[in-house]
Amino acid sequence: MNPHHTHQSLSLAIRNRITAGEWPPGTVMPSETDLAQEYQCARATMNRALQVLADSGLIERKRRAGTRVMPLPSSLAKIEIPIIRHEIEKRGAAFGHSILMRETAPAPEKVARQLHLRKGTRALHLKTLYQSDQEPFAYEDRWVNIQAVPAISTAPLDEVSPNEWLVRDVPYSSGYVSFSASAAGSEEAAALGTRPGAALFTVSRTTWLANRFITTVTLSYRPGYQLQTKL
Amino acid sequence: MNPHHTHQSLSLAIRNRITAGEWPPGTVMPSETDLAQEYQCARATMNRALQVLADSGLIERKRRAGTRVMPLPSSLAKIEIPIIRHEIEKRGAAFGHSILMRETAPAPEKVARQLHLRKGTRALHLKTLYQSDQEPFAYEDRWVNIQAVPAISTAPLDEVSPNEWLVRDVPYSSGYVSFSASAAGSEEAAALGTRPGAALFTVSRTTWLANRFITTVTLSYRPGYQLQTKL
DNA sequence: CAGTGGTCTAGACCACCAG
DNA sequence: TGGTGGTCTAGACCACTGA
Repeated sequence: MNPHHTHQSLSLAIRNRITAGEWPPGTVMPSETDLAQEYQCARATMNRALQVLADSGLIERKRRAGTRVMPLPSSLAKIEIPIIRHEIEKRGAAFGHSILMRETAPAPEKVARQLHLRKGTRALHLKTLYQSDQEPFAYEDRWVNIQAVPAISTAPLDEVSPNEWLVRDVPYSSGYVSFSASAAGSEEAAALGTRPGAALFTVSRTTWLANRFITTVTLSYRPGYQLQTKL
Repeated sequence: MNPHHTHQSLSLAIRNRITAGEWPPGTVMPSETDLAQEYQCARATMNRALQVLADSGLIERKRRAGTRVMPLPSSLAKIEIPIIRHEIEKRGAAFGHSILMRETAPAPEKVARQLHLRKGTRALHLKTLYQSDQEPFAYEDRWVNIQAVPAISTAPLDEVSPNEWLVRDVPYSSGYVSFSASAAGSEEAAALGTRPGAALFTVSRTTWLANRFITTVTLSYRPGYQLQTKL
């Protein structure tokens, strides 16, 4: 049999039949076996094609119950959170950063909770400004669990930004992320060259690696920043 | 051969070896064939396991060049943009909405460009307030391409919100999404019960289906709203 | 040009669960 | 309990691309 059907082309074909309304939302589609026969391909191939659609949230698959078109599709967006330096350099600008503050201090309760530290444990507190062509780009307020990453105490953070240093030293960590809008505080406003109260796009992350909580960070971008994606 | 190794378990095993530092960032990993032999599984199984890791951005695979651990992992977050009513009801609150404005008007240039309409073409302009337990939750400013969705002209949008009506009538559309922060205008501030200039989390979308542009919408959430995810 | 990943196939067994 | 999706296997061929 000629492999004229790739799982990609099958995926696309099925997707089109769904968007064309052939199987309305909530209805059950033909089984893998039937579809494979219709397209004259192996069931494994059709299986893979359907898995792609299931991953993208278009259909739902259950054993015995069959394949069902999702009744009310909620949009799934895949967002890539770039390393700031890459983001700036991609736009052809020069990247720079400056450490505005670096101290070891007892973690405030909120931070201690996020990093699973006992209240009052000392942690590294960093405030950093990221610049694009000398212009302020983003303001970062970060706490690092020294017990998990002792090496950061002696890291040359003036040369390698905290962001990148952590990515290099503790890659592949897991984390929580939240996106929100916040009003600029006086410090952020001064650093970003805007007025206090300005609307800033804010990304907060807490990351860990194998049960060791590494860092919690709040990143505020300069006014006008947008995070874009396709769905 | 006993299928003691599922592609999931293999995926996890390989991921752990990577995070443990066995193959540092940027280095080349053993080939599919070798890994399959090491784990005593079929190459197809190992292939699928590695594809999972490649999809999540942990490794990069190229023919002939082999499988390489990504040098500087940029975080990939999968975000689900929920239907507003579901989001509110999930929190146990009562959903409500009111149409603040509904008119047919020539599309402003910016809107016309996004919807690929000729300048001045008339389109449906809607402003809607979404409520959670009577409290304002989000403010929506939407333009709909009447040519693409003529039925919306007569839709009972007081009963079914524009958001949901479009999801039902034009499901499975594609789109661009962007996240940002914006200062509340006087209208939004009044609707959301906050002061003008307040920092609002804003989601803008433009969606289409098979070359027909459907709608462009800007959704501003009440102050304090967060969009969360795990990575 | 040789080695790598990408994919298809045919067959098999299993896990789940609605009827 | 039978039909459905989930998965593994062994083998094969192809596409790409670096040495």
